Amino acid sequence: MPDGSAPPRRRDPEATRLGILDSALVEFSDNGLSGARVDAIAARTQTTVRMIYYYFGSKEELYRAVLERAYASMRAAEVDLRLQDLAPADAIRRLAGHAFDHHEANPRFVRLVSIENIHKAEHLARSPEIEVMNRTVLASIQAVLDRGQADGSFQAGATAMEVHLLITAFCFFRVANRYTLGAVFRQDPLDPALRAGQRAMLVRSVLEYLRS
Amino acid sequence: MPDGSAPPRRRDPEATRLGILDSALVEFSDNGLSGARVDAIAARTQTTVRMIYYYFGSKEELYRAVLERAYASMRAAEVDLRLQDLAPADAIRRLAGHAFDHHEANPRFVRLVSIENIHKAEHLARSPEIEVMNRTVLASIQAVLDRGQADGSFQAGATAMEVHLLITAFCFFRVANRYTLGAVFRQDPLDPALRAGQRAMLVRSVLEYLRS
DNA sequence: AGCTTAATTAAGTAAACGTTTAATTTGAGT
DNA sequence: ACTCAAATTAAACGTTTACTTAATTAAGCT
Repeated sequence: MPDGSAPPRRRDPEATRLGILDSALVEFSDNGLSGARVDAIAARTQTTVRMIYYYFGSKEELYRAVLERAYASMRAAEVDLRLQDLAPADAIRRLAGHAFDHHEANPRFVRLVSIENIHKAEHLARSPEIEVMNRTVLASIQAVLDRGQADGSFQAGATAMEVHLLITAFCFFRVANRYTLGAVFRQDPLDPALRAGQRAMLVRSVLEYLRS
Repeated sequence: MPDGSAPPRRRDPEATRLGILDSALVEFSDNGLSGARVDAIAARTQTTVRMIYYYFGSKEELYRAVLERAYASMRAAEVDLRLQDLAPADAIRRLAGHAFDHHEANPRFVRLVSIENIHKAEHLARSPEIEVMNRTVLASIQAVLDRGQADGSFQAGATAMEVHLLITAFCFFRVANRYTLGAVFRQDPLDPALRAGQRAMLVRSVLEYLRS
């Protein structure tokens, strides 16, 4: 029995590496880059600080690796929306609905992006792969807009980046600013009771804008 | 000549205090709470570290004071929009347009709020005054919605918090996420050439949603 | 079996950093 | 002029923290 599912090995470099990445995602997204502690990352995944430097070289490079991995897994879920099979309005509905759900389901990604903006995206700038991944989003939005303008269901003039901003802003904001909003308005914006109303508002406002 | 405008005094507690607050706003909004350095704050306003502790007690209390001041000055600009003098649709136009401009003009406030969300708004929670200030925003939106529903220009069913979210999300996001967006799409979302289009899109999407 | 290198452990180092101790100076009231 | 508290200066203190040095162990290869 050659046993593909790992028995308790004393050495497993890949598992160690991934364990560090998992632990680092939690630590960085909870505390930010400067707030994160290398000791805490090592402790959480039951390895030693030395291993972090063995595999990643420095705290900042580890942070960059975490950021890359988070972007990659976020975009991976976006590939098979099959927007081309839907009528333009339905494609926008699916696109916006998916963005809404996916941001809510991945608050650590959202926090990481907020953190990276505090650092003026200087680590993202050193990850050329990320840029490639994200640009495809604009292309698929543009294709939907073109189809919608061709069949008359959308106005002319909206750019793909504008529409992406309009959709993503709302999805991102309600997750990223959950706590200040909750403190100020004494109401958690992610309260399940508010979810359907917010989701419908997003979809409707985008569609009505494109139609107008 | 009793001289109200301060001559170069050797002692000026109020100026020292305000200088620390100004310097701390820059340091905290640039680097976050854990990234900010007490030494750097003192150096920028030409005082000593001891003064920070003399007036504010700790780094965290200073941060809280900076946050309070930023919220206060942000909301102060919102009082005299005179929405009640405008037709409902025009009131929304002015409200959204003002939010758009004001967020763009105050990136440090936006960054500070992002930072505070990383800390789960635990400092905001200790500033009861802030909550009071912000709740008035909802009331003024609600008044506009009520008038719009009464005269038939708006649909029924939208809540003030939803509308506030829809407007603020876009205004906040394009400033807060300026750097990651710029890196990913190779286009600064605050590029002046894009401004008019984005501003019009925000206003239009909100209005069309309320009308639909 | 033995060699070699990759992986892991344990303990340390030097600098950064928030905070404090303590001494000094300025100015307002008397 | 003197007093006293408030404001300011200067220098440390002790801890935290990112990162290293160095020794040890496990596993793949021949």
